[in-house]
Amino acid sequence: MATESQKKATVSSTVEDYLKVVLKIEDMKQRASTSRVARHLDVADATVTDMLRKLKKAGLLEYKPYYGAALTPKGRRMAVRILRRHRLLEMFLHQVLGYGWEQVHQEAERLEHAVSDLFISRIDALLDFPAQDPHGETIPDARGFRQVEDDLCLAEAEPGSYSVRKVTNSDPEFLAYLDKVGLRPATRFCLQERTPFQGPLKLLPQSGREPVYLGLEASGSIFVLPLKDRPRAPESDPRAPASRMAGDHAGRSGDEKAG
Amino acid sequence: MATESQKKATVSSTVEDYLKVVLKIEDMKQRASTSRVARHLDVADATVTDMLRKLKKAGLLEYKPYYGAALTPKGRRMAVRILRRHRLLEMFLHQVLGYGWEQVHQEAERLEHAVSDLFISRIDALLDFPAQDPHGETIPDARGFRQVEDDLCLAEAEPGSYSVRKVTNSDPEFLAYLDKVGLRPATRFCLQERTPFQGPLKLLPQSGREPVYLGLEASGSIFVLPLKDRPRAPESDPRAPASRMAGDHAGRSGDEKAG
DNA sequence: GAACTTTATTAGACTGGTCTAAAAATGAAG
DNA sequence: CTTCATTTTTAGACCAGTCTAATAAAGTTC
Ligand SMILES: [Mn+2]
Ligand SMILES: [Mn+2]
Ligand SMILES: [Mn+2]
Ligand SMILES: [Mn+2]
Repeated sequence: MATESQKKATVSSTVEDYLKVVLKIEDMKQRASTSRVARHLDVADATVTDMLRKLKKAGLLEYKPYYGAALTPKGRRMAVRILRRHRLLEMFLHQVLGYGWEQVHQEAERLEHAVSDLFISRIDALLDFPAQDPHGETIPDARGFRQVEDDLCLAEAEPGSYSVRKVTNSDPEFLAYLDKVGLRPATRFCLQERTPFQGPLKLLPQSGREPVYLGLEASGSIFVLPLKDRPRAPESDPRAPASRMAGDHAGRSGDEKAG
Repeated sequence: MATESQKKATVSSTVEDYLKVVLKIEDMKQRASTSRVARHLDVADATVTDMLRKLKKAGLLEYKPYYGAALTPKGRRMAVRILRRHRLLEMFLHQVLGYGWEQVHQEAERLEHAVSDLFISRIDALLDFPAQDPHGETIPDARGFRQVEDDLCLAEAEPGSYSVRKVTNSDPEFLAYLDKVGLRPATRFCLQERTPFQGPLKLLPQSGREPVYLGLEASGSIFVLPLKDRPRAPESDPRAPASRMAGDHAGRSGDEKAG
């Protein structure tokens, strides 16, 4: 066993979705507990317990009973791969097939498991290697590197000028609404005021239309980029303005114990 | 139960593949026997017996033990739908993503189950409603109608001038070979002679290169269109030159008993 | 039509993914 | 530290899809 050739290790689409959910939870700096994973996947807790044990046995994550799971480098690699596929597919559906940004997620959720690597590399090239998906989320590159930006959540933003960076919510209704009021990624707006006692936010989208009132709940899934006050070039999307490489490509060994 | 609204009747990708295989066998005017279906799907005979019973119960096919299966109108409708998806996807992969004609089948075999109706209608429009797939097979239209042409199999053709109409073989090696010697759909060639005692066929592709010798086995998957001898416009593909509508859209009732 | 071959069905088992209901561990509060 | 509520695991079941081995029906040959 000298050159330990990396074997295919094909997993089911179910497993891919579990890994992706654990990654998502970890990205939110939360503990990947049984119930949290179950909620994200809409399955029973007992189902998750079973699956986490299986995934642990497969070396895709650490799992401590009554505590939760954490991806291993191998598991993270797989999860990031699916994330990349998902987001590239969303971009493809949006740009090439003319899907609305509220339609892309559902379709990508299935296709991410079905397309080949060739398909992915072809659409990547066709789209000219996009850095973001239609919701403003960063697309991991082919090697699994992820741009990580310090997100400013609109729910915590002070009054001022912003541009929409990303929207982390895939509810079609909600996205269609944002679209209608003019809050798409890369659009600008003014946060005029935060009404007291957890009240709604008053926004003025760039398009100068009516002011928009947004509940705290909703604003929690909108992430923004503060603008250096004086408004400049209109409409160009904000590629990589404040970001660095993440160290989670998980190269050779695995030193991410529970600790 | 007045207006009996047609319900979704979602089936698994496994079921879709079974239906497609039965359709294919019926199209070849053969009896869809247990073992034949099993061979096409590469599963054990016993597995097919089980499944055919299930599909019968679901109203998708007739099944007589020790005899075989025959699609019901409902089953045929579903099978044709998948066939359409498969072929449209192949065309899309070929035309938009630059896949070779020997690469498209495998990918389409998975995607046909995963894409939405919206995806299909978008690529249909993007491709300008193609009538054939990259192998020259007819693509059923959105209503499930199929162009049926009287096929002339190269294995039974007399010496003369022909153009390649379709190739009913998805072995990548074989297709790559045909490509190399210049035998793609819509290309022309001369069948110079049939060597006796089931010997190979001697062909002269239009490109005027070397003569090609083709075994009977191989020529059995190539279907051709006889040319009215005098060569005309070069290269244009032969859309619907001798065809009529098939009556297998299976409209209202089902009168296709075993008989 | 008896014997043999081929084809098909039955029987029984397994895997992956899921569920519900019951039991156990954990954590919060008194 | 005991009690109660919450979270998690265990136990037992189910369904879809598959397999192998054994049996039975159909077809073929003399
Ligand atoms: Mn998405
Ligand atoms: Mn998915
Ligand atoms: Mn094909
Ligand atoms: Mn298929």
